[in-house]
Amino acid sequence: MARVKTDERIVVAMTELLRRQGYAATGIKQVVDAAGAPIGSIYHHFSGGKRDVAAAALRRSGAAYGELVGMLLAPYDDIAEGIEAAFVSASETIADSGWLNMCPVGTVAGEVADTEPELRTIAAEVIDGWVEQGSALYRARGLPDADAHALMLAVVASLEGAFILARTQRSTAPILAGGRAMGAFARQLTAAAANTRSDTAAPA
Amino acid sequence: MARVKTDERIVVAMTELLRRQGYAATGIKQVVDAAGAPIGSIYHHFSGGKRDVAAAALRRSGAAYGELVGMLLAPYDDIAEGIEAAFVSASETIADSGWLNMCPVGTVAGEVADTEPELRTIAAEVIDGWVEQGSALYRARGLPDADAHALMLAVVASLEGAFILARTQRSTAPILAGGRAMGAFARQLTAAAANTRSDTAAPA
DNA sequence: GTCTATATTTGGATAGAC
DNA sequence: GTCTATCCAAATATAGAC
Repeated sequence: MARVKTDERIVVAMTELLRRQGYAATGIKQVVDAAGAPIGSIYHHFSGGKRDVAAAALRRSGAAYGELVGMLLAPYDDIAEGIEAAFVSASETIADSGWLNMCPVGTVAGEVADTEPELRTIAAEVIDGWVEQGSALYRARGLPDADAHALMLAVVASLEGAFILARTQRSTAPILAGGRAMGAFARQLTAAAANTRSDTAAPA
Repeated sequence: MARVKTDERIVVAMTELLRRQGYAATGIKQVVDAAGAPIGSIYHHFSGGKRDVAAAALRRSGAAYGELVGMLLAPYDDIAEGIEAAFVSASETIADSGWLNMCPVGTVAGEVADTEPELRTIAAEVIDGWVEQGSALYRARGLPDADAHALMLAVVASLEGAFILARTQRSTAPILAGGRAMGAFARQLTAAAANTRSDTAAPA
């Protein structure tokens, strides 16, 4: 037994509790109970205590969702179609799960942005990673750098906000509306990029 | 002294602490200290304790922001312009405040959506109020009911998410990107509504 | 009704046996 | 290195004096 290492079980348990309850409401004892580990284990594996474990959980979730972003967007040549499909997929997942929070990063980020500098910084790095990854994909499909960046920033913000609204209202409508809006933005930007290209290719 | 009634001072103090720390991290003692009231006052004025005070704070904030939404959007005949201006205004406010959270509703909603049914319901009512108010304005400017609703839903979600990203990254970029995206969505919807009207007026 | 003192539980963290 | 027992501070809530 204990096929999975203790420190990893602790991080997984923390991740799970963070997305349901957030950082402040999650107790170290809850975490070790869920992980099936004694209290002392926390401080053996994570000398920084609760904050240290939460930091590891944020980074872990960040990496996992970074991969998901790539997998969801990559199959679509059309940027707007990819974004719309991603929002639809997210709305189905959250509804099927009974409106469970998908990812702790947004929730925890909102909670600790004014009070926990270290966790705020880590959340910022995680989000930056998503934005870099997504905007690279958009650049590869022809968007200028600044537009690609703005688009992915808007997509992440819209998704995080829509998750909160969806969980609060028990409705997929906010996510679907967000997807439509981001599709409109993507189409506006791709059209502008196409115009710029044809202008350059065949100027007046 | 004590010109303001005790129960109101308590609610104001709770509101302030909620937007900085969220619900779980905010203690009743912190609230009464900030309000200059003894502990007993809480349970005299709010028999439901901490949850009851937070509920009052959420409703109060909801009403205040509902008024703000109307004030920000009303001066603009063009829907997209009004939305873009509102996002720009929000980005300036949050930067000037030193990235302070503007409103507790989004933060608390994300935190308690899976754990505090009563507060979740109240947050849902507050958000519903905003969406109803905003979409009524959009309908008055010519958008069909469903589009007006989807637009305001997307705007609120985008704004809430952008606030989290802005506070986390210490940057107005997410809010400005969100504003551009919502402007694009609004223009798409207004153009579609205009086409429908001209089709009806002069059918093929 | 205002406020103080306190009951009770739980929080994070540590010491030290094994 | 794993785990138990415990520390101390802080949490919410209550009882009851004034």
